[in-house]
Amino acid sequence: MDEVFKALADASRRALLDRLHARNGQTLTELCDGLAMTRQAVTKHLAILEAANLVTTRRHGREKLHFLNPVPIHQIGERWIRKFERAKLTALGDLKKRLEDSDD
Amino acid sequence: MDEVFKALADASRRALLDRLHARNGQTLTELCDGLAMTRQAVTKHLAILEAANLVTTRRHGREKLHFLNPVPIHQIGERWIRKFERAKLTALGDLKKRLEDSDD
DNA sequence: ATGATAGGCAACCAAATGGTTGCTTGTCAA
DNA sequence: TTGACAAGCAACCATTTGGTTGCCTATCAT
Repeated sequence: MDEVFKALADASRRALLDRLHARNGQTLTELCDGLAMTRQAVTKHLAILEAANLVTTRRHGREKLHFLNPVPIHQIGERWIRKFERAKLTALGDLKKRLEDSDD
Repeated sequence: MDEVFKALADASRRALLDRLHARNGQTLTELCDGLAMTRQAVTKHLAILEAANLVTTRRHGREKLHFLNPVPIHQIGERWIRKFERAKLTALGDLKKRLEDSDD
């Protein structure tokens, strides 16, 4: 879980996920295209995404195809974000109470 | 948005959010209690959470009370995670296709 | 008033991070 | 078979990050 959060922390990596989301199964050089980064930098980012299981790869000849794996993202939503959703209504209550208390 | 992702990338900070989720409005020293970190380290983490708008504070005498703000977390869920949710079903289709293609 | 308590400020440090350059390996096509 | 193209490896670099220590300030209670 921690690896996923860390992987998502970088804007370049989120952009890569976006690209794969737009078109799945891209090769490394395709993913590099138009980015202000060397290929090696992208390689490193993809390695981190792969380690976090957010991206899976498959060799096809000399090309390496990259596929988005949305499962960990989904799990973050389910296991982590949902927990705080529940707090939202009670937090509103807290805010109300805080505002009421502020005249003391 | 980037600040929120970065703030959530650290396990200590997520633990702090958990603590506030369990009991809202804690003081700095309360939040430090039982953690293997100096108070100053916690201060820094809280500053980052506050900059990301995940935590709001309120002075009460010499104490500083910390409140969880679940809104940015909610937004991550809505604006970011949901987008990839939609990809899930099509991704399953892709996987199926990939498995079929693997005998070439 | 004065000590204890809650927090703030700033300098410093080691390790992790995001990036580079240069070179090598593997695979396709002519 | 020999370029050209896709990707991998490794060393290096600057900056950021997560943490520390030491000291200062503000507020409460006696």
